[in-house]
Amino acid sequence: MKHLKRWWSAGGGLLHLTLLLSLAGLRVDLDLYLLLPPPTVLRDELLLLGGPASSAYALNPFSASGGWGRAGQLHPKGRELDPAAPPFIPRTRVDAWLVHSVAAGSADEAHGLLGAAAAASSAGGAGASVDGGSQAVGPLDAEEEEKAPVEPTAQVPDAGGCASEENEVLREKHEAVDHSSQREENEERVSAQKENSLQQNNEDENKVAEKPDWEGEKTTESRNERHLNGTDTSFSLEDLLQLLSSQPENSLEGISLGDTPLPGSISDGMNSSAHYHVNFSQAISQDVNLHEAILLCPNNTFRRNPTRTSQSQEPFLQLNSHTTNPEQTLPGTNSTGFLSPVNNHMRNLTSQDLLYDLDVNIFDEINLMSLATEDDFDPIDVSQLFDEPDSDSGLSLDSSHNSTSVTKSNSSHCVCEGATGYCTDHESSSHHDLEGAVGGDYPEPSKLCHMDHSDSGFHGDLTFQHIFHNHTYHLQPSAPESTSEPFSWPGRSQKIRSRYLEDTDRNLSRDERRAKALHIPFSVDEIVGMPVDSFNSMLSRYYLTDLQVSLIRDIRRRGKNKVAAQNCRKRKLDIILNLENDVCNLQAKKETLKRERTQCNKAINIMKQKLHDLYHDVFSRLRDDEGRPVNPNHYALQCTHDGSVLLVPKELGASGHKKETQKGKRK
DNA sequence: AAGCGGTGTCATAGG
DNA sequence: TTCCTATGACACCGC
Repeated sequence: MKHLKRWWSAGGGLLHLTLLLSLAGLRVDLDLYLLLPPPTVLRDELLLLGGPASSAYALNPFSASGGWGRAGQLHPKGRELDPAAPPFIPRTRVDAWLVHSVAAGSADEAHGLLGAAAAASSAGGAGASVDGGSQAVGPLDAEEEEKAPVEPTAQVPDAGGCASEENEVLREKHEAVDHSSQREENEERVSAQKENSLQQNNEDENKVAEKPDWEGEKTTESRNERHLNGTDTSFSLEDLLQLLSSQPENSLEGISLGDTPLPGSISDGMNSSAHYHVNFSQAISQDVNLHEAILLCPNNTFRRNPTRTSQSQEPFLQLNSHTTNPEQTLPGTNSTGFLSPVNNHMRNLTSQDLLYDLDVNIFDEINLMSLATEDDFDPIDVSQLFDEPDSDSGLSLDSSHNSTSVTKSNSSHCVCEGATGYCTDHESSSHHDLEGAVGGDYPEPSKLCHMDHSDSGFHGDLTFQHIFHNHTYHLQPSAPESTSEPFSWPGRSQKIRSRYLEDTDRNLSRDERRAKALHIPFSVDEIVGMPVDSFNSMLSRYYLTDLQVSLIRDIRRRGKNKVAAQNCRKRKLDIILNLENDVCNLQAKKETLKRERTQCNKAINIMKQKLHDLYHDVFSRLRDDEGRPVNPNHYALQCTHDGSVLLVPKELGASGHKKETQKGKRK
């Protein structure tokens, strides 16, 4: 079992995926899925995928908050982590990486990746765990890159009796490392590295022999605990037997099925370098659409209206059911007893049922996620809460909580290690999601997908659910930064933590709390902000209960109305302000007009006065027939059309014609 | 404690 | 008919 465990340490992830795909039995039948890529591989993949870790964020078809973007954030000091640190890694993500590697590269290249991953996986015992890889931040410096392939061997514990096989294993590792390096450097350098690695292989092996057995055993056992206990198994015993029987090269010698059949058998098979090659080449040759399988499968699961045929749909569902359920199993769960019913159950399920179960479990998962964020993160508590296996130790998506997992992994409870990472990751991802929605950015619904789903009664990949849909509910900007919080919790009292969580909830709006309560897989911003077409397609694509749909529509209506009310009030205020401005302008205009009128009146009065003066001046000069001054009270002056002026008696004003004649005579 | 302003929500009308 | 927007009215909250 040491041998097997060490193998598991070196490349156990590979084994797991093999079974996974075989169980799914479907389009993807490769053995390389479960390989845990080393940080270098992840980084290489990031580069291959087109850019830095930050850009890789967009490459992740599943995650908006974690996933591959995190994968590139390898912790530079990852290898210095506690050897007991479990390789927490989102297995699906690892799968995707490997799938990508196989699909994109040649067999040798993929082989190199695989080997490099195995080598780094063994190095993971010293901290370069997959968890560290996924979390790891920043690119490794050149020196670390160089070291990475070498160190693993130093971490390989003494097998104590498998020297020959171990030689092959180590050689495979180093060769794989060289292949990995090939992609970055020229061939000459690679060949030189090969020689060096081979030389160092012997040295390392000597070191390995000197290594205390417990050091390697601790790491490997801690990992095996999860897998062997059913926390990370993706198949039933029955499937395992079928798989093994179908592959004669997979020897079961020395493996106690009753003990740890799963990784053991597979590890055994993988222990052979020949088998290693064979499997991988087969995987490559059979890798029809691994990439597509990974990338497109989500469309078949969580979408209500998948474009793919049901034929391809059902297998994937089965695959998911196999992958997630056991994966969520907490340590100590009897994988055999629990998986078999699952398989039987799954076989009897139709795609629709599976979808329904998926729906139920998705939100159960989210529920668990909520619990993870709201409650204590002690995995034991989680297990007690749900009273069923539910620990995906591989769901280490958020690198930001590396410290947490490290801290907890320092504990001697290897059983808790896996769950610790799980919980931490849940918390982290949850917090991250909570933050993620603050900006209001929502991923394109078409990009939202769900990889895994669990059988009813089992909470599946909560983290994936959160990641894929970014269904988070934004916090107030004033809320404490959740990114930093998870780091602090281990050292704080639970009261403070619960208070923080309460504050977090309190900062959520009513609809956000409602959505959270109903596990709406979308953020309020998404629901409210997305266009009508996207909204409708989202509702049709995702399998939501009527209650959820109703709530989503209400949220959208209220959100729209809220915005409308805000706009309305803003508009009203603008109108009021404009009216006030109008009032001011009108008042000013009124004052101006008043002044103008006053001036006009003054001018008029002046004119009147002048006219009056002129009038009297004219009369003072007028004389009647007798030479006496004309009385202005009895006579008036009239202007004719031709400009002449007539003196008209006021009494006879009506008969102006006579007076006009008379006056004309006088002049 | 009352008043006031801001905000969310509902009901309703209209486009 | 459905959806969206605008808006009055009301309730709630904080100051």
